[in-house]
Amino acid sequence: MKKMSFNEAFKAIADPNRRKILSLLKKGDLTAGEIAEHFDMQKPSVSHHLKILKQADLVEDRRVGQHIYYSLNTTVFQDLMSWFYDILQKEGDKS
Amino acid sequence: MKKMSFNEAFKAIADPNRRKILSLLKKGDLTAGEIAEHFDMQKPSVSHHLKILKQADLVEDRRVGQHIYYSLNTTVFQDLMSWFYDILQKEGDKS
DNA sequence: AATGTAATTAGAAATTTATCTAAATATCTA
DNA sequence: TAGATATTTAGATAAATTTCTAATTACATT
Repeated sequence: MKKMSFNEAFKAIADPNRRKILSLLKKGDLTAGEIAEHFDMQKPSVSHHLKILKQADLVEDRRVGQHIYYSLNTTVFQDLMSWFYDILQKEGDKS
Repeated sequence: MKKMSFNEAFKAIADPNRRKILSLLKKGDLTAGEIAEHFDMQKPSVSHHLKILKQADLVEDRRVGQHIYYSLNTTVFQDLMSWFYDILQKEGDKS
């Protein structure tokens, strides 16, 4: 079931707001609230985007008291990169 | 206007049918009809996907008689890869 | 010029996605 | 336990996306 999130991940990074969230998290873990501060959207909308990133295994969350911290999960990024490598390779056999 | 297609490209590759088209083209140029043969969709739907890939600068087309040949344009893939590199880098300053 | 083949464009229907407000849940603190 | 803060869930709406059929455009052949 690992490859399941492959398509989900591509869908997830298709949204510029979600890519921005990932860029923010690259610099360090943030709470949902801190993430929301960087956007004009309402918090529930940000929460929705975080959920999609989580389902795609691109981020992880952990509760610390009242806060929920989000962090990057880089493992799936590797899979996505592989797809690009395959495309750019001169010869290859991945269909 | 180069960065314009950045977001379009991410949107374009979010669709599994379009990723399949790109994978097919990796092995060599194909006509719209040949591409369509690999799918259950009707031709106009394939044509629609090709248009989106073209607008994202991921493919190029050229007419040869009745046929329109599609080919990969790898330059934008490099840009997309860069985004992944930035995310995976331990330290970086791209916001 | 008439017909056939390749492909796109147009327009409609169904599905998915993004966003909002209101309500609910979880946790902390007094 | 009551109230405050952080976050998510629910439900609605608007916008975007995917796919279809029908019509159109472009080129080739007879």
